[in-house]
Amino acid sequence: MILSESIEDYLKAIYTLQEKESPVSTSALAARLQVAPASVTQMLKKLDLMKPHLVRYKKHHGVELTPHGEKIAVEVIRHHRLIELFLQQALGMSWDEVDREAERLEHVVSPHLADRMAHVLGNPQFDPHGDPIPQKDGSFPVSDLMCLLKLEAGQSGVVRRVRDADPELLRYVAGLGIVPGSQIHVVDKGPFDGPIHVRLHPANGQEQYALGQTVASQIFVELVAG
Amino acid sequence: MILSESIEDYLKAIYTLQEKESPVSTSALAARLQVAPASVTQMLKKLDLMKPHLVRYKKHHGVELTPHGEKIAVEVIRHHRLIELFLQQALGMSWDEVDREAERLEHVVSPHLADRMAHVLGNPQFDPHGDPIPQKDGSFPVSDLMCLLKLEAGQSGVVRRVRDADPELLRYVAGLGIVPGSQIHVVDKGPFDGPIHVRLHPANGQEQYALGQTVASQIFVELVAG
DNA sequence: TTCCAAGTTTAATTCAAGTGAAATCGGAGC
DNA sequence: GCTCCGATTTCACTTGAATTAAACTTGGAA
Repeated sequence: MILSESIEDYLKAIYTLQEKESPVSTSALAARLQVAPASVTQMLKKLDLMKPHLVRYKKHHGVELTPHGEKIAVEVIRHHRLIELFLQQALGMSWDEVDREAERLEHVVSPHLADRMAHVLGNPQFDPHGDPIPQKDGSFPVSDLMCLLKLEAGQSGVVRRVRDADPELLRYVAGLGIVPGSQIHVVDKGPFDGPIHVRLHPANGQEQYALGQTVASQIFVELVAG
Repeated sequence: MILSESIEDYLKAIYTLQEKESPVSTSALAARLQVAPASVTQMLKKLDLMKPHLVRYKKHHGVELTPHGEKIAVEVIRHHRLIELFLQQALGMSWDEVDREAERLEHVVSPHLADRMAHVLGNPQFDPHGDPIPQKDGSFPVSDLMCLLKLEAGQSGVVRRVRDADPELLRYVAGLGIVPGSQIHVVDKGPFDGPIHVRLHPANGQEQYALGQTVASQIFVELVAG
């Protein structure tokens, strides 16, 4: 069965939105995919009627993926993240440009090619942004990360994941030296959701940065003593 | 300017057919692209009217690519061949499966990614089938190959190129041990376009094969003494 | 019970590509 | 120059995917 790019994007969007609210509302999808709510309704009706049942859709009550739909969503995500990592590792592309490229490639890469990439990369568990790469059986590697926002003053962590919503933001934090693997120490936290003052470890010249909420919310760390 | 896959396929087809006859006829294109002649006429009119002038089309007199159209065709071909070689070299995919994969990837790979692949491969000149890979400036590496059909009995050559029109054929000749790099000796040639009897060198058990016209016409060699 | 934001329906539109059948062109041969 | 046939173009549609604006329901909070 061959699915259009658009359908794959809908399934992927439903999958990610499901983590926050399930079932997923029409308007949430419309906002995420940048289309009119009417377009979403049309597509959901279509998906619900497809030969292999991809979603469960009840009028006025949102959608959920069926196991089959979820399988496809996870496969697309797997392709996306493998491609990102591959472009970075094997082709030396930079951290912030791989997402755009992967967005187009994910829909045309065959499962076989994806497996070849995974093999060459040594069946990796995380992509360049630290996002978990689903395995071929659909399972996700587990990791116990904490959002930088949640750290208290005095705590330290190793950066494991930086969400890839905005390439600008990626370039900004990378410019500060914050990439997966770097160790961060929270020096201070402003009150009332104020900025978070962090220092990189090992400190290169005692540089200290004040990160806003938006930036800090995209960074996830593994806690370490220190 | 973003061109559809279909347009890129038309330009590529015109480019390759131009080597044989120029201007290229509507029916030749229709046959190559497996569409009705009427569809070709429609598309040619559209291409002739496009903002950047891609083709020169005169009713009832065929098409030719403009320099601009040729540039795009060559770029698509460059992508295709780089992808083929990359899939084989870097990902260990087999000789006969890379073409199908490249056919889809060629349209979504960015020029930058193509350059990265070329770099990693050491700016190669020929793809796995021996087809020349256009350089970034559009120039083709030159090589002085001879079609196996043209060899006389007693002559030898090193296989440099096997056209990739048909994966079945590729698998067949690869099964015989005929791949780029292998040395071939023409033992005998049947009269009246009969089969060509060849032996591989170094001969493994004196195996001798009779190749038909169709097969031999797809194989190109570099002459060697012997 | 009312009311309105969220969601759905309707009736289109747009765009890209393709088709069969009928009309037409142009060059080879008389 | 004329005729004719195959190649080509025109015409009028079809398909298919994706989208929309505007009018309409609906579910559930107050």
